[in-house]
Amino acid sequence: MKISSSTEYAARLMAVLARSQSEASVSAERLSALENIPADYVNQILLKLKRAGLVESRRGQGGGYALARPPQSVTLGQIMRAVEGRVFEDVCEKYESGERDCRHQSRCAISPVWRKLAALVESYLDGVSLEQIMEEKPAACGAAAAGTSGGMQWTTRPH
Amino acid sequence: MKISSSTEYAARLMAVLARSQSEASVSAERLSALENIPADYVNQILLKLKRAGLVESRRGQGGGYALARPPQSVTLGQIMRAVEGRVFEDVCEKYESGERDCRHQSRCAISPVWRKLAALVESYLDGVSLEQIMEEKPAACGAAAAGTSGGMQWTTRPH
DNA sequence: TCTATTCTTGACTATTTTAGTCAACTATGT
DNA sequence: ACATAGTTGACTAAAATAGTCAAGAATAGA
Repeated sequence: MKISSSTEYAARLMAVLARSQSEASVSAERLSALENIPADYVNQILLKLKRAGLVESRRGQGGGYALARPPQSVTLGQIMRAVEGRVFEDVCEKYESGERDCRHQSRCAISPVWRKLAALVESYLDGVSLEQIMEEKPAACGAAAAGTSGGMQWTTRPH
Repeated sequence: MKISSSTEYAARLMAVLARSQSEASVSAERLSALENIPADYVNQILLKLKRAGLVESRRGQGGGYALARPPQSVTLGQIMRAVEGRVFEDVCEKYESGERDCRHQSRCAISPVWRKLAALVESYLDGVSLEQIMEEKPAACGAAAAGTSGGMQWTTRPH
């Protein structure tokens, strides 16, 4: 279980755009340089964010991307859905679609657990807004920062 | 984000063993038939569970696998760690290991969020025991069961 | 002891997903 | 018109996952 690089990248790109609201727009190339993400990949991700209505774009000279909505109304859950389609894929989905035979003795006794987990993850990510990320003191990337940081005080908002 | 089939399978195999405590042991072949999982794959998974000390095995005729510990002291978190190595892989791990350049403007402002999420997931899975799964009314596999089920009443135990 | 049973080991292959690339095109400002 | 910059979809490469295989070692029962 992990966060995909698309989601990680999307979150970082959105964070940059949130911090760049004073500027009219930021070009994909500039975002690529700032976040050290392959330019073509940046374009691909931004396009998905645009189609999901999370960012706006302007072509031509001086064009680029900008947040479509205020940072407090954009959540990580929305960002993740924009680039991956869903936050958490239920295991049983593949069985439902007839791909496999779902008959087994423990008849999905565990599936409620996965569903609860999925709900937990979704509600957490839907509770973290871009604004909260902006306010966060950027922690140094590394295990050392995990314990000492003053962050992580966000709570989950049920939906 | 999803649950891998190894973890799903491992959980189901453990559930069967938990329900079969009256029997001395259950063979891999029988487990394979009961849960409709490829026999060789079952062996592979059980071996990991054994190495993690979650199950015991006996060879020869009448041999097979059995729970090494009582169901209430085995959690989904332990099962997942046994087959996958870890529950949640932090995104920044790969950066830490020098694989990539970690310098970017938003200097892991989001990483505390991923860490919090990982902690949430781990503490949830470490709070669900095999015994709880046994008690769960097996829900029919499918979206229909998601809303109506009487399950999902488990709470997270902090660790 | 011989044999069938069943776990053990590690390497191998196939499939799927993820990550990243590319080329051709369209819109816009100067 | 021309340079800048987003748009589109197809393509490839790499990695992770899922599943297979074959040869071996322990054990129970005949």
